[in-house]
Amino acid sequence: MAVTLKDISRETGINLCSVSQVLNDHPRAQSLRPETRQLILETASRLGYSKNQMAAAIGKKHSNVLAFVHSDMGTVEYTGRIQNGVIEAAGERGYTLIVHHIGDSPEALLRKLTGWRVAGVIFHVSQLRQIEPLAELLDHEKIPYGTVNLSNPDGIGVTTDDAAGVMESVRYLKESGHRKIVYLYTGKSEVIPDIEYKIRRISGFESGIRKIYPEETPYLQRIDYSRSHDLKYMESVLSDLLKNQVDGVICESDVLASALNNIAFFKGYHVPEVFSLIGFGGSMISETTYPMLSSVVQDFEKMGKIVTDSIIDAIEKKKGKKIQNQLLSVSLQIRHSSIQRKKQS
Amino acid sequence: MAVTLKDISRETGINLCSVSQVLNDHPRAQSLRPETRQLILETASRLGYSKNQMAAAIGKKHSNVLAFVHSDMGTVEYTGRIQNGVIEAAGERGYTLIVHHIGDSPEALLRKLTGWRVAGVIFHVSQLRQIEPLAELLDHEKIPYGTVNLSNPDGIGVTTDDAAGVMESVRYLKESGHRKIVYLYTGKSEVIPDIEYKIRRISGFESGIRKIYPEETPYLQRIDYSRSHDLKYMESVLSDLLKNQVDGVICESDVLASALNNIAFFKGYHVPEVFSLIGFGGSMISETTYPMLSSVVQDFEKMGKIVTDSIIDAIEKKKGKKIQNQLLSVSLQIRHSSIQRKKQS
DNA sequence: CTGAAAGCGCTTACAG
DNA sequence: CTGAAAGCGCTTACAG
Repeated sequence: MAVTLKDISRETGINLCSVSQVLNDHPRAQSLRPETRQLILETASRLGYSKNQMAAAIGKKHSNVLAFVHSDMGTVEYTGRIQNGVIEAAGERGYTLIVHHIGDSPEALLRKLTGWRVAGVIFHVSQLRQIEPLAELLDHEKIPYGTVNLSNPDGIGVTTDDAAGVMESVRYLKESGHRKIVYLYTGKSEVIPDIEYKIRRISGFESGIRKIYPEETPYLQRIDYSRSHDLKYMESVLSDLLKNQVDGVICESDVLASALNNIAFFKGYHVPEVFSLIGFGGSMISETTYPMLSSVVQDFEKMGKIVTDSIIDAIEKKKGKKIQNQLLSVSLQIRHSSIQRKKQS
Repeated sequence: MAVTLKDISRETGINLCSVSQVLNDHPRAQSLRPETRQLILETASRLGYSKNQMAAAIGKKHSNVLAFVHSDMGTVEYTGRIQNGVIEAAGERGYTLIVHHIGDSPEALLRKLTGWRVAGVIFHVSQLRQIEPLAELLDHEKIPYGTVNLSNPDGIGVTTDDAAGVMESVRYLKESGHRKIVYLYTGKSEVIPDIEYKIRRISGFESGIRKIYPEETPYLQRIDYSRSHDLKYMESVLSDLLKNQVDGVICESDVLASALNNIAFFKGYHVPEVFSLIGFGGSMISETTYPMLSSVVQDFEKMGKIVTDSIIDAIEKKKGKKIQNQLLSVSLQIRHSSIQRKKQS
């Protein structure tokens, strides 16, 4: 059926293991005569040889497959972009990627992963505790793993520096003459959200205000996410903002910013005249609203690439690299939903 | 390291191949004493056995891996949703999924796929000719493949019935009192687009008009996509629409509908009062614009599931199933960007 | 009905 | 420096 090493060996009359070595660029292959190597390479390509990766994996007792495991969370746009980065990095270093949902029981998933003897796994979930049981099992099997857009204490993890992004937004608003700014986030109850990125963004806002508007106390407004399509509810949110003479709004996400933008429009107030609006993420939505949203853009592809590279380093035991959480900088992209305010005289 | 069949065999004192058979639920395992089977099952789970899929694949001479191959096209949202459907179907039937970009040369990609001895491949690309060279190679290797959101003549392919969706939109507009409707699509030049879904949607509009507005000739308007963020250009598109007294607009995509909605807002015209607007896709964007877009919604997950199931049927030679292109129905979801018009007296 | 054996396509440790 | 051999973890055809 498919052409094998044995076929090449028979065809060329060269020992099978020499063939293997040449095809794998093994150092020992250097000792063969150049023309022999040439012959092997040629007939391999002539015959359309492609190494059976599974046989190779079982022969060398470890595979080069990585797993990308994600939960159904947030935007599939972000998950997709992260995955694209992961694929790219994996491909560049000769690994293939299998993908799974984190739906199953940890044990079932672990079975699937170990069934393929995965060399490493990349997680995209919103809370560390979603992967905790699995992570323990992976540790036990000594399979390296990492998280993206979620930090992984003492492990491999890549996040964007969301706090800095929010702080930069605060600074930008200050510099463009805003006097009263608010941070909007979503959550189900009054209790502090336990999603990491929410916490990071909130704390970025709080320290931003303390630093840049030292005379103010941070003004945060929680939105009940389940009601963010509820007209009456959103109207009340809006009128609160107006009542408080807010002139700058930073939102936890582009979707939230878009919802606020819409309700304002609906009530006859136009962004950015009524207040400046800044979203978070740099998603497609930030470019399809009117006006286009200023937004803190995150490089999801890069996050994916970096965790993947770190995991592969760990697999290949590059000891030079220190395993630790990495923070990627974000950039505030100014579009049309925010403007310079006149200084009040 | 990892526990193997041999370990279980040693531990239980039972012949290795009996162990294999029991663990695989092979018919022959039925002939063993129940307590023997029980013992095997128990110690397997006690030892944390997970079958080495690669060894299994090379033993049985075919693998159960499927590949999802996509190009960087359109929204990553759609690609992601399709992939989710693919993963689900694959998982249910015991296949694992590897994913690749169709970036490389066809030969390089084929090498990667055959390297894993993939049993089948799912393509998500916008034009058949993007996969043509690869498809030929796959045919030659007798590896079944299918396309999603793109029909595959004489092969496995799943598309949504976009023509019907547009036609339904036309009918809906007629029934809600609209008199003059237009279809907006994007394209680079005057030449007919060669992207299948564009053609399907256009022809759906044309036949819809012929059937439902027999006195009218289909009014189509092409938008230069590269200029869809160009204010002046979009203004001219809008004023054309107004000049022609259009009261219903069907757009090729949600993104396009959103762009039109925005420019109208900018010029002081409000959808749906100025005209009804219908998008296509049912993407996240259709829910974040203001007003929320009526849209023809496509079930991307289902498309993914169906191709995957069909491919697996082909792999497993379920002959009952006929290989052919499948058409999924779509549904027009009415939201706030379209309204009932008063009958003119 | 059961068990011992050969084979899948590789890799690598081990003699010459 | 080279070659013949054993081994990886499975599956399955083949004798008893």
